[in-house]
Amino acid sequence: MKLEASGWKIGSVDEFLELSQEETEFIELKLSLSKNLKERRQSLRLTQKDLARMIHSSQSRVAKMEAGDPAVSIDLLVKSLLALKTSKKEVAGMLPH
Amino acid sequence: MKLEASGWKIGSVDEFLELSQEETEFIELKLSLSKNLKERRQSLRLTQKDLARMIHSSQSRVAKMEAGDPAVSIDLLVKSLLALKTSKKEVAGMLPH
DNA sequence: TGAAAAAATGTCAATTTCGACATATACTCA
DNA sequence: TGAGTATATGTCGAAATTGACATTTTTTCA
Repeated sequence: MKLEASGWKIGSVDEFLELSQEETEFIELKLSLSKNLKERRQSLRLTQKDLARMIHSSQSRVAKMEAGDPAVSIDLLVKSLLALKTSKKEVAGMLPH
Repeated sequence: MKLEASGWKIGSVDEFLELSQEETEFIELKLSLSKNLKERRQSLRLTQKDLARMIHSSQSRVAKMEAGDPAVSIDLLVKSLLALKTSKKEVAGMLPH
């Protein structure tokens, strides 16, 4: 996976251009939630605008979520998944590794 | 569970003092992560200050995380759990319901 | 007991994330 | 093709979250 490719940066003094294991896992978790959110929305035949309305947000923010933009919180991803009635079991399946 | 008891507030016009299912699930998820983080830290015999160092944060913020303070993000909770080497399986077990 | 360590609580300026908007690019299908 | 729809990208001020700090309260244990 090419994390450097799309805007991910880490502020670490001791490890230049080197991500710690936690940082890598954290990013991978977010990307997994992003990917699953997009798949789930599409399988429900909803537009980004539809989902945006459901979570009281905007189409552009949904696009950023699905693009795995670093400036999107796990909180917003989880809220979106919950809005799409994602079950505990499905969320568990989204955890990387 | 008494959510109203400790600072949780919801901004909804149509539902006064009434939490939507997603909002309730979201809060319960955070509280579950909080509870598990505290248990995990204690079982590892770490102080809040120890954990704070590990995640480059402060003791007071760790205390707020563990207290289930609404003004703490899932992002920080997840980063903390990852710092404590929490496995995918364990995280899955933390999901409410 | 009581002093030291740990945890809880409150505050605040700085940083991050937010929704919103504008606009560009990519799809769909008549 | 091209018009309408969906998605992607960039920006911005507002709102939420942050680490840090001071202080109080609780727990530990000699």
